[in-house]
Amino acid sequence: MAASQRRSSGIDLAVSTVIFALRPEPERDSSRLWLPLVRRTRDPFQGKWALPGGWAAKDESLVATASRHLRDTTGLEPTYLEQLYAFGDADRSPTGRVVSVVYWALVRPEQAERAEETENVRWFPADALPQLAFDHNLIVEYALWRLRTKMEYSRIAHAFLGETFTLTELRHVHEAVLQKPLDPANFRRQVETSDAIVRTEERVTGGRHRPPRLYRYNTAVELSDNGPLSHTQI
Amino acid sequence: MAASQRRSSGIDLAVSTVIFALRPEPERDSSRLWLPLVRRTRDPFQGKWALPGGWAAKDESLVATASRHLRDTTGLEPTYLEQLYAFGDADRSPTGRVVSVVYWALVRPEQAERAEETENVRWFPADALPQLAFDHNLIVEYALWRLRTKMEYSRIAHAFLGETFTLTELRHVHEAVLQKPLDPANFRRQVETSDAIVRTEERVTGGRHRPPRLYRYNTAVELSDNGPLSHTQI
DNA sequence: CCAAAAGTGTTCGTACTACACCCATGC
DNA sequence: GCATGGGTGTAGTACGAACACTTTTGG
Repeated sequence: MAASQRRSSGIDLAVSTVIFALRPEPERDSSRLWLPLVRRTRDPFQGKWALPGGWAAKDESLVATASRHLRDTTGLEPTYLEQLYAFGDADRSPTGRVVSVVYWALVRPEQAERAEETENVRWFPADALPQLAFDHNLIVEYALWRLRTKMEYSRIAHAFLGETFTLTELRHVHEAVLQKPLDPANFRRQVETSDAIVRTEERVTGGRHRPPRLYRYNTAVELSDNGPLSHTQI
Repeated sequence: MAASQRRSSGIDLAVSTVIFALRPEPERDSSRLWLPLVRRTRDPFQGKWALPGGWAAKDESLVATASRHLRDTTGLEPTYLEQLYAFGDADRSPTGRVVSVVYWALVRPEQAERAEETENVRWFPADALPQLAFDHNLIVEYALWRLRTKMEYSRIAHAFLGETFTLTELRHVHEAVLQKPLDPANFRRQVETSDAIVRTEERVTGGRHRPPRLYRYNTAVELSDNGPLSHTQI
């Protein structure tokens, strides 16, 4: 502050988002994480796939920019959106200095299916990405780590599901993200004793076996804890 | 990206740091968290106290800028430095659009004592701050939350101490940060079974009672886990 | 009745808590 | 010896992992 009257100049501020959705794997009887990427139409990295994003806008908060880019490029509304990290190495873009504030988002599968793929927007499995532009491979890795870490102590798994869901569906979400099988009995008790969900009286009929009970989010509790920033506006 | 050729403009990028140190409280037989603030010498918020910081520099990574500002304004080297959050609301500065990437740092008490106070740099107790410039009160609150949360599952407490330390000193750090007393016996076992520290053969003599053993960091283990970003360079 | 998923019960091991107790030093 | 903090032992409790077992549906 004291050093100079000059403000920051020559630094471009970008906002990008890592968007996760779960897609059922028919053959493996489980789900898999997917994310949409955008093909770059100019240099640097022309033709390479990159995270959806764009430049920060002067009259808009960062999170609003992330939300808008998400809508523009994929047509999706996020059920969960959180800041991931600000990437600020001096050499992360070959053309000038770019600082990227990156968000990560979770969307529901219905939405993810509706999202049309175009020539320049395509969904990829999160564990089999091509080589991306810039440092975006590292960014996705970090977002995956945050998603898995947060899944274990938070209630964000619900963001992948609809209004109501069975405990088996919820368990499949955890299993897909954590990439390991979970004991159905213990999972049931853990999630039931936490006040994350409330049971409804509805059941899913028409299945081949005993009809499972449907559950619903407990909207009285926050989806995730971000300390004093819990109630930041979009 | 696809929308326009324009890059971000009219947005200034700042870097600030919340710097924590522990200072002994003589009368209460414990320690307390303090942090240095800088008095603003011009508008907006002239005369108000604010977090140390400044504009991002084009040829320097964000974390390097944070480190440099920390050195410049307080003369201190951090023993721990981590990104906190990028604050990007559109109206957080009354004069133009400013996005602040905020870091938080821990410094050792010897360093904090050496740091001279000047007319425009003063240390305050973290739990009794004046009204700060901008949204800096909120930022400090969030940094305190992160510090307390991370203290419980990480080994960052050591960053407040010197090369060697007794378990009582380490416990006092936890107690000061978490603001609650801890059982000495249980604390000892927890921290000993974790491989966070290694015992030396030295003891502190000259005290009034049984000479306690000195411990040392286990440098083979990371100070904190930041996932794939653990090894990001300063 | 049978298969398979939904849902319950039980046992075991680990880890944290509370607190009693012993140890070693300065005075 | 005595006060005091350093350090050890131990019983109680909570919680998750593993897995046997019962229930309820469609066929």
